[in-house]
Amino acid sequence: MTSRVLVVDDETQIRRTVGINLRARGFDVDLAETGEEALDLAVRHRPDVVVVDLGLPGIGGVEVIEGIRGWSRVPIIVLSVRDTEADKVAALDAGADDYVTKPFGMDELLARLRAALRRVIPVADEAAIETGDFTIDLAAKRVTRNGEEVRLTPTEWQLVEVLVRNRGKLVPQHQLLQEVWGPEYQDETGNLREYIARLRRKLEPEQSRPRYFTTEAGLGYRFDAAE
Amino acid sequence: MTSRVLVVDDETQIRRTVGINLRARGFDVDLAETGEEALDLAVRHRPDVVVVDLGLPGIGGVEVIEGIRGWSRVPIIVLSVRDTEADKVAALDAGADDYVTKPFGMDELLARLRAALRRVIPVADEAAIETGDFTIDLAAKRVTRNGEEVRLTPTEWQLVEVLVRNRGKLVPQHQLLQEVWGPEYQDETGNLREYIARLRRKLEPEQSRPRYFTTEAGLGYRFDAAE
DNA sequence: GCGCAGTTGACAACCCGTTAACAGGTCGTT
DNA sequence: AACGACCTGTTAACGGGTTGTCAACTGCGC
Repeated sequence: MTSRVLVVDDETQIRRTVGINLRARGFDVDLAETGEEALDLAVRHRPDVVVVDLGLPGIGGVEVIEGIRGWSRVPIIVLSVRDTEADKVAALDAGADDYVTKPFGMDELLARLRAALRRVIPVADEAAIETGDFTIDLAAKRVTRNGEEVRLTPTEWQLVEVLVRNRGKLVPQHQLLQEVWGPEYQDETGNLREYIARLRRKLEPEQSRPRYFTTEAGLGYRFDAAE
Repeated sequence: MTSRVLVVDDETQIRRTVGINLRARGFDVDLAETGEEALDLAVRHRPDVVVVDLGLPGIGGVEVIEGIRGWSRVPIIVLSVRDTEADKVAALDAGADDYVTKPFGMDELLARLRAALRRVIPVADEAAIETGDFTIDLAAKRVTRNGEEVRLTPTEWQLVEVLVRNRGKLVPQHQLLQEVWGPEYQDETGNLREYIARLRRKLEPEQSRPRYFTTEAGLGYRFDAAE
């Protein structure tokens, strides 16, 4: 869940300062000194956001932006001493997402990093969970069995979600009751039994011997994807 | 294909200047003088990008950002005379995408607008979606059934857009209400039911048994292109 | 006024959550 | 080994909430 940042700057001082600050905030940081290095690292490490200085020797900052934009939409934040409109327009139109003028405050850079990251995070929704008999897609709220869709009611979904999010782990009854029905239903185990039964009717290949939604008597229930 | 920009500023001079310049560039422009007006226009007109001044009388700029972020991811660019890091961090963390300090150059603002718009466009330019019975072209805002065009009202379109953009995924009622009618309609499910019915009347081959716009009772609705 | 779009209220049909009752199984005790 | 307490799985039925639909109403532009 940590985000990877690629920082490109030829000034050792800035590279070090930014690197230290970002690492202290929990980011994974790649440092590059030249444009060539930056393009190479961008391809190999797939950063979640790129911070690039415009005034690089050799391959310039704009070329780095264009090089990355050729194959990736990763957010790019430009750092630069140049403060003219023409520079900003050129960098932004080359594909940069933001432009910060040096000298800059670390807090501002961090806030702009967060803003850039915020835009890409929601795209990351996890894949569906597959078992030998059915598939559960939590994001789409969809369960498929033998190619056919299985309908789950809202309560059934909540129960499945809690169990699947804790897959492999035993979930105590009181936790299931709490998370699905709320704090005041802590002892209403009848309801829980009923809904576990419904899930098994809809999903288990052999209802009499559950393989995926198993009972740990006296403790709780467990979902296992693998057989 | 023209983009709609909502400009919020209490200074008449700036509103006018920005408005004229944007219109000259082919944007559709809404102008708002206060935060209240801005929130209202944001809901009713659904801008593709918002430019907001921080120093508004009454509801402040940050509240406008938060108000919009409650239900929309539309890019927000802040304009402000305040140049301190704390202001920038506050605005960006409230959900703004960019922060430009006054006085600003029109070319820079335009470049930042283009950068903001560039990020949202890729969602829109997909090919048309085909089902066995009709075709939906989101970019052209056109639905065809048996070779004939089907006319949809503006509200019907918004509903179709949300469902089709999330095709295959279940969309909860409150999300549909929020994205189509705005944040204050969260419980007005009657309206939603009515419009789903209208879509089915216009598009479903068998109204009594919907194949494409399906209901998940208690959860929401889903659009599926394949059978 | 007329047509169109959007909104609202009412109601029957249906779906879902809840509850009760009971059968089967396990486990500890005697 | 017999018994009972306890937990679990299952069935059935009830009541309330949700949905689909019809109809009427409002507001707006021509």
